[in-house]
Amino acid sequence: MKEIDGLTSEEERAAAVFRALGNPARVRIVRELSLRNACATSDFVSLLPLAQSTVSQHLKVLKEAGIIEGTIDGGDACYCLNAETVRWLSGFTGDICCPPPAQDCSPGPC
Amino acid sequence: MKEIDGLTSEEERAAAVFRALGNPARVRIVRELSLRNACATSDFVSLLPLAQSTVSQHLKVLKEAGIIEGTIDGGDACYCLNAETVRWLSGFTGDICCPPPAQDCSPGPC
DNA sequence: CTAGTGCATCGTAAAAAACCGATGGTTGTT
DNA sequence: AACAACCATCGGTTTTTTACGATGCACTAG
Repeated sequence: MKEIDGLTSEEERAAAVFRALGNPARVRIVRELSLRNACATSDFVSLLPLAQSTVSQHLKVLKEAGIIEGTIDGGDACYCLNAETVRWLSGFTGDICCPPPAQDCSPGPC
Repeated sequence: MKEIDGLTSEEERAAAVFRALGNPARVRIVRELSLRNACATSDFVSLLPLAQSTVSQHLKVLKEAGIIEGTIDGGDACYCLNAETVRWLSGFTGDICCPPPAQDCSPGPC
């Protein structure tokens, strides 16, 4: 991937978050976390047809993107969504459809 | 990437769309399209520090994900956002934060 | 007909991602 | 102490992505 200079830090962040979500397994994980808060790694391992190491890696990707947070508490881990990031993402995505400057989604030419 | 059986088609779609957006150049393109409707390929080429062929490929990725639509009209192309997809994405993303069953974002354990 | 412009596609090299098994570190249990 | 459970990380292979130049196609202008 190439560095893009004229890029907003917001756009950089968006790309990073989107990339992290761009995998079925990770979408599943995030979806699960949005329903029942706090799951252990083993929960996801039994939820997905993937090896434990792979699931752990996916969790790491999500964590590095700031989408989830994880703490190790004794033997097992505890993951949950990062509310701030999720909210921000929701806002960014919404703005794509309806940009802030009070602009509706009416099509232009094309 | 491995097939995941218990996956909703909605989740499949989400992963595909997220993946398509998981690149700074493509976020820039979509962002630009959300502001001024309908741009030609050459517009993006001058906007991004990338070769024309690369930009064209990025546009293809976005098109295949259903995020943008493109028509060739004489010499030059005309791209615009796919409103349906963008709206759907916005909804899906919003649901991650606040799932449909009237569930607020209050944290559980963790 | 002959450029020339605007795009898409092909071929390819380099980089990144996905996945697994194996290993090792904590913690809790017997 | 020894064992088992839970997780993260380390190598390594395969697949995918990214990026580029080169080529080819459709249309326009001279």
